[in-house]
Amino acid sequence: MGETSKPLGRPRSEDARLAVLHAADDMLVEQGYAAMTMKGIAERAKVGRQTVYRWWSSKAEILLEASAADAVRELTLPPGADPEADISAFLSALSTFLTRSDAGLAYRALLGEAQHDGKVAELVRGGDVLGEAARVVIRRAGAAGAFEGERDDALVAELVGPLVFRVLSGGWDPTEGELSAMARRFLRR
Amino acid sequence: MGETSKPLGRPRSEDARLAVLHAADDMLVEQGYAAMTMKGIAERAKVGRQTVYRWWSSKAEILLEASAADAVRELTLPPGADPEADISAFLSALSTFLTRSDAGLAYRALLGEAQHDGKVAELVRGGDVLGEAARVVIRRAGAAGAFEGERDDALVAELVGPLVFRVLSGGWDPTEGELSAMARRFLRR
Amino acid sequence: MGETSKPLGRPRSEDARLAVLHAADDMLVEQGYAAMTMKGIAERAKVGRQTVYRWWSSKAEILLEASAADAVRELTLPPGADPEADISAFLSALSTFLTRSDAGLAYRALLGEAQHDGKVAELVRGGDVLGEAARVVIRRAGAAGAFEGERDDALVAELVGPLVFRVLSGGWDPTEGELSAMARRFLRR
Amino acid sequence: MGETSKPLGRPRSEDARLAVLHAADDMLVEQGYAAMTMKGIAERAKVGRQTVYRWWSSKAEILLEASAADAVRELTLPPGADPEADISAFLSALSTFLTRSDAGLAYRALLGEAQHDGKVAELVRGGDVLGEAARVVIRRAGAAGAFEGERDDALVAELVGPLVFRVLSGGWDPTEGELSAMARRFLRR
DNA sequence: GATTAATCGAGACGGTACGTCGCGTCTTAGT
DNA sequence: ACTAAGACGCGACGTACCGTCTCGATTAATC
Repeated sequence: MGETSKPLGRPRSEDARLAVLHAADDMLVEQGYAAMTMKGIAERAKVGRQTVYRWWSSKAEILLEASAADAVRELTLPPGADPEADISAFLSALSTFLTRSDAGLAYRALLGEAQHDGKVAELVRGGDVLGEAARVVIRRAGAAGAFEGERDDALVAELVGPLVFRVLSGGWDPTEGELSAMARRFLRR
Repeated sequence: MGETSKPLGRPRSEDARLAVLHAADDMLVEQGYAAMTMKGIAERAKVGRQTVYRWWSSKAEILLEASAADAVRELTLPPGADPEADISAFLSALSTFLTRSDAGLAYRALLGEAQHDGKVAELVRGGDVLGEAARVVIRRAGAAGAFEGERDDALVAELVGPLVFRVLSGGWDPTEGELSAMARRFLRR
Repeated sequence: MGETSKPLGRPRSEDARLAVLHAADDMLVEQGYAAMTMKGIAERAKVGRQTVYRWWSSKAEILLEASAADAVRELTLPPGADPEADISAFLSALSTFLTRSDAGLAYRALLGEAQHDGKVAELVRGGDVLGEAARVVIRRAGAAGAFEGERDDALVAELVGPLVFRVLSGGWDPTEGELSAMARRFLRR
Repeated sequence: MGETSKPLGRPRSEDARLAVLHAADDMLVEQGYAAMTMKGIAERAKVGRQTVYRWWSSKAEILLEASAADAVRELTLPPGADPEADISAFLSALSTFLTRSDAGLAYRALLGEAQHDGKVAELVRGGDVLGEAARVVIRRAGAAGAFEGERDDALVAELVGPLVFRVLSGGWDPTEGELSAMARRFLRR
């Protein structure tokens, strides 16, 4: 019935796939986004170049696949004691993610690349990890009663926009005090 | 004594300088940041490559010099009738800047590049056109009495962060209604 | 005892063999030797690549098998009225073979490749179609009395060398007059 | 008046030109024609790849430039005592050239490549070193009275064709006796 | 006016990544 | 055992841009 017949020929190598993802991740951390080339990834992963191009069309795609799962994990938190603690913990996790985590480094690199590459922009818009995570926290706070008439996207932007903007534009690394001030301000609306 | 003696040799050509800046601006708009190469800029400006490298060390520097003045002009507004109108007008100008202006395109490209290039990050931090413009507007509103104990940077981020985040991460183009809602929310704190 | 037991498993596909030979021949004529790749042959013959590699180790081998029979046929002539006519007819056939026939194109390509590939050189030395054909004609003329003390190879070279050299080194296409002059010179020795 | 103005920009580097020619020559001798790649030549010559492509469009062109002068030198002989000695010495030089000299290796590789590459065929036809050398010897013998009504090309082919054919098609290495027999046969016509 | 010195356009230089192509091998399922 | 299909590691292809380096020609200020 709905069965999909198996594709012909040699099946894709899972080993090669993982080797590429890990190589990309490592190179981003060790050498940075600009020095991370398709050729370099292939060589470090001990994989043919064609194998990389067969499955990914750019280093951005590789990076997204390599880091999306990590990003989700790092930004998914257990509910906090009260809304303020919950929001504050999320902002703290977000700050750590953006300034210290490997996946966050990938996120910033991708968001950066998206500003001058339409294809990357679509990729970023598609896998909106940061927005998804923020929505979860906002809903948890909203269940307590707030934010009746507001649109999700606007709330997400209110919550993460200030923090993200400061990190992106200045390499800012916020203190706990600043984060809880942000959380309080977000809830008092 | 304190006078700087005129340098020897042939003086720098203003024609060449302007030709390079215009070529960079045009190429950014027509072909995008990635396709805008040092070689291409030199050729389009009908200028030797060494001449470009002599005065700028990267395409980011050229772009900054080419667009900073425009950016300041586009984000400098006459005072509005009341604080809400003033803030709202600023957000509108900022939105137009980011989504439609050439200088805004350059700003986004530079902010993007800054995420994976430390030198560009410093350039962007140095010439903080967006922050400067926001501070002016915030001070105008603050003169009326608000924001006593808060740090400038935090206020700037509260004001522009949500808008910038939405534009950067999704190509969002806000409506007037959304902008004035943003302005009201910013003032009610 | 002396009987060879039938090999196990699926027998070799004659369809596949012929498809490969025809594909190679066609590609040589249509696209030339350089553009005739193992991959291309397999695809045009609608045959797996492994099937090609299983039975032939290089495109030279395929070409030899594809053209050797044709070459022999084109260079085997009925005896002429007299030695001069016989030799002249052979030279004419050889000229046509080298400059116009598909098999001759293959012969030239193989002889060319043999100059910088030892394996092809052995193949060419082994299946010496051109020498075999020349020897037949020389023996027919020799039966009438000439060439007592001379070695075969030397005579073959005297007969075909001048013609082959001119074709190989300049794409020369001889006239009937030139060919019969050659034949006369060969016999007068 | 007839003066040609000097070209603009940095002039071509003679060092780079010679490094490429020597690298090509060495690689041909050490590794053979097939293993001699444009990439390999550039690397061995310690020269950028673009520099090779800027001045030569194929390895055949490089090889021709690298070996043509040597070929002429090796095939240019002082007049012999009598026509037979002269011709015989030439055939001996030709044989050594084809079977043992580096330039001869290049000649055979080029003649081979010419059979399946039209562009190389033109190059070979253009710089007809072998024919030129043969013509000199033939004229010297002809001055003594022979070959009145015959065309140059035909005589060249009669002289060198048999030898070249045997070397090309079988890797033949002739003895002195065979060479002087060839010389005698050529003169008796 | 001649000299000096830094600029200018032009373009070759040694490098290196690009994305593609063919190599010969391998691993599937199917005949 | 053989078939077609197609992924695999490998490495050369020819191109583009990098940033540097020579060229001859200009353009002022200094001698």
